[in-house]
Formats: sequence, structure tokens, C-alpha cells
Amino acid sequence: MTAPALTKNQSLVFDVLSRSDAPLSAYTILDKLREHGFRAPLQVYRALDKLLERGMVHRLESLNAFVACAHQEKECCVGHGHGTVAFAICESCGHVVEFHDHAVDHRLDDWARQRKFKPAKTTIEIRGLCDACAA
Amino acid sequence: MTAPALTKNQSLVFDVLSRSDAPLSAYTILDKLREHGFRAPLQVYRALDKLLERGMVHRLESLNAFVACAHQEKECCVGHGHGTVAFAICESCGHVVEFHDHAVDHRLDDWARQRKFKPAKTTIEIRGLCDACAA
DNA sequence: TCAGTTGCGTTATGCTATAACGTGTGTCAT
DNA sequence: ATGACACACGTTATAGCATAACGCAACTGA
Repeated sequence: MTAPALTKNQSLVFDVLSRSDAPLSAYTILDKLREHGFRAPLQVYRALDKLLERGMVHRLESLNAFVACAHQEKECCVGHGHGTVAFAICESCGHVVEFHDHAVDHRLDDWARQRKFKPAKTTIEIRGLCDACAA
Repeated sequence: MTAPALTKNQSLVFDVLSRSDAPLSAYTILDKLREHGFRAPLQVYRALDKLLERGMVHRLESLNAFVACAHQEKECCVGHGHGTVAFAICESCGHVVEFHDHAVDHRLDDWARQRKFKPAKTTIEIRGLCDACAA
């Protein structure tokens, strides 16, 4: 029932993302893992694919970058029980806040249902300035 | 008061996007405009930048592609009076529906206000299957 | 034992976007 | 008019993001 353990590459990539306080591009991850034997982008992308499947990592479409899921409580990442994830991205300090909003989810679901559109994945990203950077 | 006329390159790019029934990448636009003298990606990107500024074109972050704004009534594109734009993107036929939802806008605004986050640009993209393709 | 699946490593390639340079043209205050 | 400025344009080169296609190794389950 429980998901199989992470492979070595998957763990390495996930650790790098978890330790980072800002999103990382695949190539940045690659550079951070060269000393662990990574040589090629595909090693990173393949690990990311699996981590994305599990919901342990999110992709920020507007940045072409990746973050570890903020819900580090195990239940969340294993049984990705929440709906759509939204992100607030500070364009100054790079910090990202992940959040969920049921009202927004519900509203978009309604829209889709009315149009008979079948959602597969929804992206919500707010770019702007965080409190600290708005000065 | 009224915005200056489009330049030749801007018009060419906008026309290509307007005529397309699916999003186009910058390089696809470039290919379609080679016979009009376009030679380099920058010619396309520079035109797109201006069109994006005016709200006449939208960028789909999850596709790295561009669409003409669906509100072709002039008032909309000149005085971009609406709030955040959302998109439903069919992954089968490529068709994109643009829509606005005040409730969603308002909800995200509330979230930002509470966090003292200053939104600059918000991306909402639903990828899935349209009614026709869900079969 | 053999077929199927999954992960891995490597090389090569393709797609997306911008940097940095110089040119021409218009505006407008002097 | 002239010089300063802004802006669009064209070109070459380069940076940054992502995947195709090959082959090998390990595991799993008939």
C-alpha cells in the first residue's frame, strides 16, 4: 500500500530541494549534485518526474523551477489529500509560500463542471512582493 | 491618451496569434513570419513584450506559449479593465478558453492582503480535457 | 529461465529566452 | 538646425530549460 522507498537519485534531489529556501531549477540541482556523481540533466529530470508524481515536489511553471512540498507531514505527501496547490512567489527575495484555498478550488471546479471540462492539473501562481520586500 | 499604433512587427505577430485557434510558441510564430522577413527570435520576443504590456496577448506559463486576448472588443484590450485572467487548456486538442472569475480574484486578493503580499501578476491555468475531447 | 518493468548513465539534440552590439528614425527643447 | 534622448529594429552569439535514443543492470513474477 505504501509507496516504494525513494531511490538514491530521488533522495538526493529531494534533499537538495528540501534544504533550499527558494525554488531551484533542474540545472541548479544538477550543479549541487555533481559531487555526488550527477553528470547529466536527465538524472535530475527523471528523479523530479517521480517526485512530482508522488506530490513530494511541485513545479513552478512561471519560473521553470521546483520546490519541495511544504506539507512535510508525511500524510500529506503520501496521500496527496489536498486539492490544488497555490503559490505566492516573491520576485525580490525568491521566497515561495505554498497554500491551499478550498473556495478557489471549488469555484474553479464549478467553472469546469459547467463547461464539462475535465481538469487534470491546475496551476495557480501569484508573483509579487512579500511583506518584507515591499518596504 | 490612446495607445500608439502597433509597429509593423507587432502587428504581424498579433495577426498570427489572432488567426491561430491554439497557443503558439515564439519559435512557431517566427517560422510563420519568415516569409515576412523575420530572421531572429528577438524580433518575435520584442513584439510579444509590447503586446503583453498592452494586454493584447497572454502568455501561458505552463506551455511556454502565447495567445491573443480573447476579449477582442477594443475597450478590453486598451483599458485592461478586468482582473486576473484564467485559462482552461485542453491537452488533447490544444484549444484554450480564457475566462475571468471575480470570486476567485477576490479570494486570492484576500489571501494576499492578509499576508501583506503585493501581487504583481497572477497565473491561473487549468489543464485537462475539453468536453469534445473527453469522449 | 525468460519476459517485463524500472532505474540508471551517456551522448546528442532540440526548444525557449536573452545579452550585447550597432543602426536608423522620430521628437523636442534649446 | 542641432544635439540629446527614446524607441524600434536587425544581427550574432550565448545562456538556460528539457527530452530523444541508445544500452546496461537489477528486480519481479510467471
